[in-house]
Amino acid sequence: MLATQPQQLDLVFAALADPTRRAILARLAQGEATVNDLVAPFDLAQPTISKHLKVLEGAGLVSRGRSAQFRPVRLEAGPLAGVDQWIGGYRQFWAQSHDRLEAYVKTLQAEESSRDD
Amino acid sequence: MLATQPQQLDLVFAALADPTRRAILARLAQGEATVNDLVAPFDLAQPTISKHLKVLEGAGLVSRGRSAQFRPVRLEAGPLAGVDQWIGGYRQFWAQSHDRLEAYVKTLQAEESSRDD
DNA sequence: CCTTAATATAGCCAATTAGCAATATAGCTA
DNA sequence: TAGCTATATTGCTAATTGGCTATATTAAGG
Repeated sequence: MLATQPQQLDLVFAALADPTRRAILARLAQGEATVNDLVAPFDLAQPTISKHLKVLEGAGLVSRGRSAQFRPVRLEAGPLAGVDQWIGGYRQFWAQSHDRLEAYVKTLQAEESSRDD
Repeated sequence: MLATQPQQLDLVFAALADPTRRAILARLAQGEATVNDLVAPFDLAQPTISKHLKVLEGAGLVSRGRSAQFRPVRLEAGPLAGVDQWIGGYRQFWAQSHDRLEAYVKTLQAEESSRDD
């Protein structure tokens, strides 16, 4: 259950492929923000940011509120959990090489301590 | 150290955004494969797969060997570790809501057990 | 050598995308 | 109501992308 469907992963990965969008998420990790808050740190026009937000929203990575004429944006981490789960299937592949490295280091240490020079 | 640079993440996420490319990685998780091995399961032309492989290679997600006229492809999980690390910065956000869900469930159970109807 | 097999490259097309400026909409506030 | 502020929408462009067919390259094997 909860297994993110492939199509959702397409959207999420595509959304994460843009550095501006990742920066937006990083900003949102510190709390809700208005569109203008998000425009400020970038050298990009407001409509450009609005478009990025639409992409993020399409991927489920952010949601929008409504408060007067503001449309506060907040982070939705759910899809990231989906990515985490997907990537879990590959974790063994780098854990493995890490283990091998560790084993190798231990071998070196063993040699070291058994040497008498 | 080892902190994957943003530009690399661009390439990796972009590579992962395509379902065909993710399927290729899934296949490679079971071991090295030739280009033809990778063409077989898809209804796509060989040059199309070669192009996908180039994208994956550009992102560092696969590497190519050479054995006669074969160019065996193998999975390189390093960049996935980079993604895992990036995503780690957000892990608290879904762990948090999971905790809240758990707390809520406990509240329900507490109510349940204290009720006398 | 000539042929066949594996893969890469080139060139084309349609769709998508990141950016912009201009304009529209929506909701306060005076 | 008028005007100001926040945001969305529209319409444009240049670049990128996923797919194809056709062709080039590379290496074995007869």
